[in-house]
Amino acid sequence: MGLPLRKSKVTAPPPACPLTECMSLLRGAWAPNVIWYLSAGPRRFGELRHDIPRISARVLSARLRELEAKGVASRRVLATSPPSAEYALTELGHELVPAIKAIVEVGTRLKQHAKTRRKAPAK
Amino acid sequence: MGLPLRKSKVTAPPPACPLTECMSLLRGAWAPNVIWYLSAGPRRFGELRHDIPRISARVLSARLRELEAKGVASRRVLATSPPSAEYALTELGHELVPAIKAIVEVGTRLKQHAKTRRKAPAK
DNA sequence: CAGGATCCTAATCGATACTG
DNA sequence: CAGTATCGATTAGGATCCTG
Repeated sequence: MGLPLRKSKVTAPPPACPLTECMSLLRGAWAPNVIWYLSAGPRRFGELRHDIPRISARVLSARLRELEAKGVASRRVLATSPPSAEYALTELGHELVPAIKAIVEVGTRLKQHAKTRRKAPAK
Repeated sequence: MGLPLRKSKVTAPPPACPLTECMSLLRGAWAPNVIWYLSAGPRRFGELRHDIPRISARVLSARLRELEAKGVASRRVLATSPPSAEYALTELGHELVPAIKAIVEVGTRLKQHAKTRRKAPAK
């Protein structure tokens, strides 16, 4: 007989896994980028497209609408000609930035670490 | 003529968008969950399957192999009968936990905020 | 310029069956 | 128990065209 299952010591997420649900506000490969480029201040649709060259208009639009619906970002239509739209992070949206920064930080060190490890295999 | 494009004030990620690359270590819907449940200590394959009921063995296996390849998690085969495998976060892997926690925190408040907003539309 | 509509590709995931 | 293999469903994403 094998080992008995250990109970999880983690505060279990009972109601339909809120962890998964919460993490979904960074859904897709582009949401973090959008939040990142909005973190320095309001930005227009075209500017974001320029900031993130490989994103398509369709996906950028979709992510922005999602972020807006979730309360992470806000949309403001400017009465200019031609019309433009300006997006900004909400207060809560701004609080995501440090978390993203932390993940990027770890990711960066992880890459450096990978090289070091080839010479010093076991730590 | 429309507004001139503003230059991004964000430290631009020049080398092939490291932000996207780094965020990819939380790839998929399940990586955060796996990291989360490993954060309390080493855990076996079957235990993780039990922790995250809706994950399939195929995906759990794939995510674990990815996390291991990236240096976020480590794998240890136990000489038991039947054989078992134990996974654990590496030091750098542990550093992802606060970030995930922060995101979940914001996500939780975002949900509460959504309800409040229905009564007090403009803040 | 903003962004919706359509079509298509690629990645992810779940279920099931099977191996060591 | 710890996986791998295969299949089919779902979904993010890109490209292009088109409208206000």
